[in-house]
Amino acid sequence: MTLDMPDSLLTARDRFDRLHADLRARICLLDYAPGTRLSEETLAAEYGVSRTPLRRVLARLESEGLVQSVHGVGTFVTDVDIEELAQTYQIRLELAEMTGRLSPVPPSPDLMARLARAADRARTLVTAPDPRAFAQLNMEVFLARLSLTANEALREFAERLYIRTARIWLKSVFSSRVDLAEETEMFLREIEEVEAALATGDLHAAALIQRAHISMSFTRMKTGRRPGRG
Amino acid sequence: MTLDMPDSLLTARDRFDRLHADLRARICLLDYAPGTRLSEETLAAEYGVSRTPLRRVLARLESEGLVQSVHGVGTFVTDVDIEELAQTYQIRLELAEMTGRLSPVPPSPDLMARLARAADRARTLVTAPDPRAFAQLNMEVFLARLSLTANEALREFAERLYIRTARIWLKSVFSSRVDLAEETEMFLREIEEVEAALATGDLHAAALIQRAHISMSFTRMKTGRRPGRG
DNA sequence: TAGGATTTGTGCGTATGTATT
DNA sequence: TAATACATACGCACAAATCCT
Repeated sequence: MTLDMPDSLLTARDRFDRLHADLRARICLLDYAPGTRLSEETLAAEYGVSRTPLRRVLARLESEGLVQSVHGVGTFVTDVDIEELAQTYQIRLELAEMTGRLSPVPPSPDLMARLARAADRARTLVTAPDPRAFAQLNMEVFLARLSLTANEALREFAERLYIRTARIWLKSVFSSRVDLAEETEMFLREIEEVEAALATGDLHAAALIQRAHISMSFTRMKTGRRPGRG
Repeated sequence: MTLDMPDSLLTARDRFDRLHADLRARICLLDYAPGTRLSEETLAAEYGVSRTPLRRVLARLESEGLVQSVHGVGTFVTDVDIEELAQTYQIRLELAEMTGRLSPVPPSPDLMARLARAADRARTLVTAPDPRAFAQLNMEVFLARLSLTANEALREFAERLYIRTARIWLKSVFSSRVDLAEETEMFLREIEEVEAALATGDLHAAALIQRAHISMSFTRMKTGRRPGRG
């Protein structure tokens, strides 16, 4: 999955990227729930590095809003309040649409293949729900779809906003606030619709589908699970 | 201007913010032109700290795209190519409009006062052009106007994008690609229009004015200075 | 090609801040 | 209130990488 090379061939930046991506995934997938304290010393020991490069990673995560360090107290995984969540989703709606309008890029065969594989995995998850596996699949698809715009700044911000709120959505799955089976089905339908739009070359339509699904996802999260289902 | 307290009362975060804001301003105002090497040791000595906290600031600036560090070589102020500049301006247009549409906040008396003072300074600059003073005024006004939206994520991204391209615009002033007097006049007119819009409570109009001026500014930069003027 | 000079990256001990007893 | 424990922040020495002679 990640870079598996002898450390002798890994540059400092590679090591940074690996640690950053790994810790970010752990936070986004709720391996570290909001409020959890991340021990610099423990993590450094686990990754086999000293505290110095690890602190650099934590500082980056702090600038991304995923953790917060307090001198003398500790470094804690942040939580997101409902107001900030709503604002972030509003922006994500706009950015999703912009993705199909500004500097659109035709889908590569690789992207189409990824989507097909993702659809397969989603079909499996519909029959055997798994919150963490679904969240990971969701993240992979989101990041892959960013290749549909050539606008670097747009990609960067869309990714940052997604990363910032993904775990909150996952939290509402674990708390049974939303129905995992329903979420998985909706996700599968979204992928299929996007595949169809991309197959016809309608990039703007693919973006609008994403926008619609982001909107619906947030609505389901706000409304909460309807009793009588599940 | 900046925090002038005995160091004993400054927290680590305060020192970080000070160094960050200071270095960022130097880069944005072209005190450090693109390509300039920033010596960790020299800067640490200048600010009276060790390399460690300074490196933390440089790492942040790198995540913001203002510098780039290469192991064994140095840390250099980045440049922005025309393609990335165009993409960034496109996003800025959209964000400017969104500022007036999503979570708008009525202008505080403090903001109105700042705009009035800025207009005064702009009138002075029209008669006595000064690129650096104008760039600084422009940045102050931009950052102040961010208080017109309560959407934290929107503020953050708008600021990041502005910071990323401000120096490129200033560079085209220094290279006489655009006419400083004309830019100053346009800026003054923008402030006056925004003041009028805000006075009537029309926040969306104020945002659209900004969007229009961002667009015109980029057009002037692309087109270049018309011969026969100045 | 080799070696020295210079730069960023890393490891570790210590200072500083916070919470608890 | 003071002291102890433990966390992050800092300073410094050294390793690793690059460039130039």
